[in-house]
Amino acid sequence: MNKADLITEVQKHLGIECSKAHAERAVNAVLSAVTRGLQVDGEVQVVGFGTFHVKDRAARTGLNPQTKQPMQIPASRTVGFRVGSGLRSAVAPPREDAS
Amino acid sequence: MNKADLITEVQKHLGIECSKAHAERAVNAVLSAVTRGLQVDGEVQVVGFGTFHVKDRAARTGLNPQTKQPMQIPASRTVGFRVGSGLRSAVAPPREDAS
DNA sequence: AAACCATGAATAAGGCCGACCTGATCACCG
DNA sequence: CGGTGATCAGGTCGGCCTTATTCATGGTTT
Repeated sequence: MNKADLITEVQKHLGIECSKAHAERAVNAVLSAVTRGLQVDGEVQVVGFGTFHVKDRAARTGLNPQTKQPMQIPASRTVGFRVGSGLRSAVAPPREDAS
Repeated sequence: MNKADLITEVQKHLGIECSKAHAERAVNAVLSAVTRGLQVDGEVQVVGFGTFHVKDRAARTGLNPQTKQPMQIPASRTVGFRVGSGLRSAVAPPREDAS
């Protein structure tokens, strides 16, 4: 699924009277809000879906794949995601003993 | 940031004429759509923000922290997230040599 | 619809960091 | 108020990150 597909799916969820442009604004607003929350709080938690959190990684040693020489990977900041129980169970494989 | 804060921030992004309830529906629609995309495609990619992907993890050996005895962690399915370059740079620390 | 630019995936190998297990507790969320 | 989520113990295994190139895809603009 890409962004266009996501917008289409959001439109379905919002109801068919919602325009595609409106759904697009909703998607962009949510992504921007998550980004803003990470900038301000370092963490965005949506219970049941998951938690985004800013991670600082210390400098470490890596290998340059071209030269095979060790090199220093500088300290960096990235964003991690811990999946919540609702999302985890939503993607779980079907139960074998469901019937 | 929690879900209520996220909804408030989304409302700001959508414009002040958008109600809180409307912003909440937008948030829920986006989360549901991402969930649906993961169920159907196994992956949801938003260029610049990041990519959610369903991961199957094989069974592996772990340690029961209570008993200190090795135990088998059963195969499972979870959701990973690879941060996109836009989000990564949005949370990056300020440049020291910006001026 | 087409064009154009940006983003992202894949690949090489090594070393380090993070996920995950259980069970209890507490805080927070909705 | 009930459910979710974070924390903690320690060992093992999987994933991250490096560079440079190429190609595919995505997304916005025209």
